[in-house]
Amino acid sequence: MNDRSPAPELIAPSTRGNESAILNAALDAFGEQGFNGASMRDIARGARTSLSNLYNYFPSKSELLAELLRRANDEQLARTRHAANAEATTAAERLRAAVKAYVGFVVDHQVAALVAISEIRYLAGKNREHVVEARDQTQAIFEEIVADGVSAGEFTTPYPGDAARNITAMCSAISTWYRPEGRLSKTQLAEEQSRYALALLEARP
Amino acid sequence: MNDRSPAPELIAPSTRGNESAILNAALDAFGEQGFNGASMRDIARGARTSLSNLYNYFPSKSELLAELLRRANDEQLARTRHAANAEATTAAERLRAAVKAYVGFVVDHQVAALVAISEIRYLAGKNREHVVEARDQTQAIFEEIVADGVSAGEFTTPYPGDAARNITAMCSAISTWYRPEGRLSKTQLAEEQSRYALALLEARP
DNA sequence: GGCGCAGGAGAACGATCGTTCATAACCAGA
DNA sequence: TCTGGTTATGAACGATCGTTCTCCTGCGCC
Repeated sequence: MNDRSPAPELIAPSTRGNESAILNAALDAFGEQGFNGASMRDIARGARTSLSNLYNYFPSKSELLAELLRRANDEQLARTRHAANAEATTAAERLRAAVKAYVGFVVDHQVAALVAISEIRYLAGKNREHVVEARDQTQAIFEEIVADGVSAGEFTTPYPGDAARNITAMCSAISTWYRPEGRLSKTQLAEEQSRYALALLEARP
Repeated sequence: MNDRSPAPELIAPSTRGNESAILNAALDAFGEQGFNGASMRDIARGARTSLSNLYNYFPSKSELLAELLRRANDEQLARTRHAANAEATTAAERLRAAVKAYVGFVVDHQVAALVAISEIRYLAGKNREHVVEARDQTQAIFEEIVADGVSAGEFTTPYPGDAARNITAMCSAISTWYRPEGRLSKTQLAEEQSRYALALLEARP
């Protein structure tokens, strides 16, 4: 596996017959047409099954979206957390690792990352809460690293929370423009983006 | 008028009876429910007129969205361009002015800024082209300032285009979280954001 | 062999969608 | 005062929506 090879699937083949096919079809449909623009019939067609069979797997269209967003945000949180917890001597190193992991998810699962930020507004109730919580926890990882770096004198940015929010905003936006055939490979993009993040924090050279 | 007072309306009262009321109702509806989630009946209700009367002003729902996005992007471009063209001795000063203008638009017309980035995907054909062109021109202003600053040795960032894209991404994302009652006033936020932009460019101190 | 259940299909339900139509009120200019 | 365009309305159209209902198939298990 190299820099340009496909990433592991976000939606792994499941024990239940068509579950992963339905989730992937829903991801494509929501990504192309938005939650309200995509119909259950579109999703059924994409999953090569019947409309009514969708309801043997998910009780409603909203729950289908919720399941997608749960998986996406949980995976992004897990990746970022793992990177942030790795051995590192400085806050700058931890930040670089966290940014690379975050960007790695966005590039590996671009459609999922895009749907996660643009369709979350159509979730409500408990489903929304869980997804928002995962997102906030991911955000908190960056805030904590930045705050640590400021305490240690590595970063001189005055408002760690604001700076961290700008970093995640920059990195999430990658899902809106990245093209695999572009100038930068996944690894190069992640590297470059971590440089912007450190620069934004006014890291001491 | 101070820092917390309301901004001039993006949709000014027009000569045609209900045009501005319809546009404002459409802006609210699209902002709250998205293009496909909002119905023409919702918009008519918001504008306190009848469903069929909407079609005396706009030939279709798509054209209504297009008109909104045209106005929003044109206004943001005009503000940014004006700021970038102002007298300034350094690229850093021009960048600060441009960021403040851009952020100023986002805060003054938060819903319009949010709709402009999240609903542009539902435009097609000529309508889409015009809006994309205005957006690209705004982007180009930042790219040019950054490139100038790099040439002059003010900024040391290696890829002006990428850096500029990160700057506009950060500033556009403000529309997704800003609350007027928050810690920062409009002017303070614009100031702070321009500092992040300069830091990101690795401006010489 | 018969039972039960998960997985699958087509048809249909009521609701809502964007749009159109016929028609009426209003109002400035001849 | 008549007139022609603008603004407005409620009713209706065909299409499509999410969801449900009924029924069928295949298959492991006592």
